[in-house]
Amino acid sequence: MEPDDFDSEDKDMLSWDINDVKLPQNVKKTDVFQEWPDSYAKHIYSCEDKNAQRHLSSWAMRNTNNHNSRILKKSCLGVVVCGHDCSVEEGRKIYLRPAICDKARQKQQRKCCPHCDGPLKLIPCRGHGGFPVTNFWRHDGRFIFFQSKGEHDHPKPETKLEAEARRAMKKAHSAPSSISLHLKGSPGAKSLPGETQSQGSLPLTWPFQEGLQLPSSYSGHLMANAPQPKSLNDGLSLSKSYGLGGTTYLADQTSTLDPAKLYEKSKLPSGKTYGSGDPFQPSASGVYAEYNDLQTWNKNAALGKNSLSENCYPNYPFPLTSWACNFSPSQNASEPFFQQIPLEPPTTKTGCHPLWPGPGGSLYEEKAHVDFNSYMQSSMYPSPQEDPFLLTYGSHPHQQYSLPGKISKWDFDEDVTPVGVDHCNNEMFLNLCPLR
DNA sequence: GTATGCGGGTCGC
DNA sequence: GCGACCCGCATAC
Repeated sequence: MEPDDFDSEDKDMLSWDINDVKLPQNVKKTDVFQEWPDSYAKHIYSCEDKNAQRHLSSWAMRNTNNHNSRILKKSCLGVVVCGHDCSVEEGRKIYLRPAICDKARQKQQRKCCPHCDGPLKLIPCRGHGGFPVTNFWRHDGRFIFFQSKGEHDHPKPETKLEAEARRAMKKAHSAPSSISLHLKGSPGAKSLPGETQSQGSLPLTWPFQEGLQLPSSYSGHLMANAPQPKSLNDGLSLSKSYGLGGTTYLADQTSTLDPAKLYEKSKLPSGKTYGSGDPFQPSASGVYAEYNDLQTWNKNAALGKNSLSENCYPNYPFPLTSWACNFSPSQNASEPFFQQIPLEPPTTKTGCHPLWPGPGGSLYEEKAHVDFNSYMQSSMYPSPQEDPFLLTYGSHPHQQYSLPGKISKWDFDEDVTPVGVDHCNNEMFLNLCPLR
């Protein structure tokens, strides 16, 4: 749609700025919650939107004091990666979610890479003129206005839900007997389509990855037209109904994540379905090819700038299970953690959407911006059976960043201080090993 | 223990 | 003045 196609009222809906004294109130249609807002996006959510109420984002955003009680400001913490840039199978990388709490983050940085025991490094976000991308939230009238400034210049971290899942697994891990019981007895312990090999050899990874596959539950997309869950985890209940192929893989698997709680949550009333016309429906065609040519790794790919291409990666190397398609819209849980070497989307790479200038462009085109990008964020997820670690990784073209080794976009030796390396044990599961 | 929000305060531009 | 950021505190889960 061209800007000219908007009538003056529509333009009003697009030209506001979070700092405006008066924000539009004649909003005809509120946006569907965006889990991964990026690129100077602006959204108007209903004040009823629970995700918006909670100012959620799958990016690791911390509160920033802007001395303005009317506008909540948050800045991106970036992503935690392996200091050794290790890769698991097929170039997948580890992208952890930085702890939001300063204290917890410092603690987190003393941990080691779950895969190679190397040091963990925090890749700071500098997508906004060298500073972290900032998100602004403002409640006004019946709406919640959201504005993002900057383009994330780093991979997507695991989602909040995944991080929570890991914590849950840590607990579970500390009570192995409990886990084994659930593996045997819970519905989620059933063998799932297409997943066989790895689980047998690495039993513990199974529940773990299940946890990671937890739908980015609170993913707004999923919640779009459905009653909002009471909590982030409630979103789990939606994973099932959102599927295209009807697989209950994810929902069922979540049951083993946190034996006690998650299973129950997975059974929360759901039944929410989305109309076929829902633009946020996951795309079954969302597949991508593995890509190892680091030379062609570029910001575009790295940033995974939302483009239509994100929904379609025809050379996806893994057998796509239905779940892989089903939960793409939320970029759910299967996302970060281990991501794959970036792939140049098959279509013209748009650093940002056509109507949208890049960071270097005139920000004030921004005022007429409609964040179509966000509407194209759906992505695909790799098959879990590939590798017990693959859980999350690779999902998204958008996040097919890699830490390109020597030519890494992030110069670890520069200003990203390697965190101390505690001698971590050899447990293969991220923070499954009791983090010290 | 961690996430989140608030607000005082500092610092650099 | 503005924006980024540090810190402490309170609250919730």
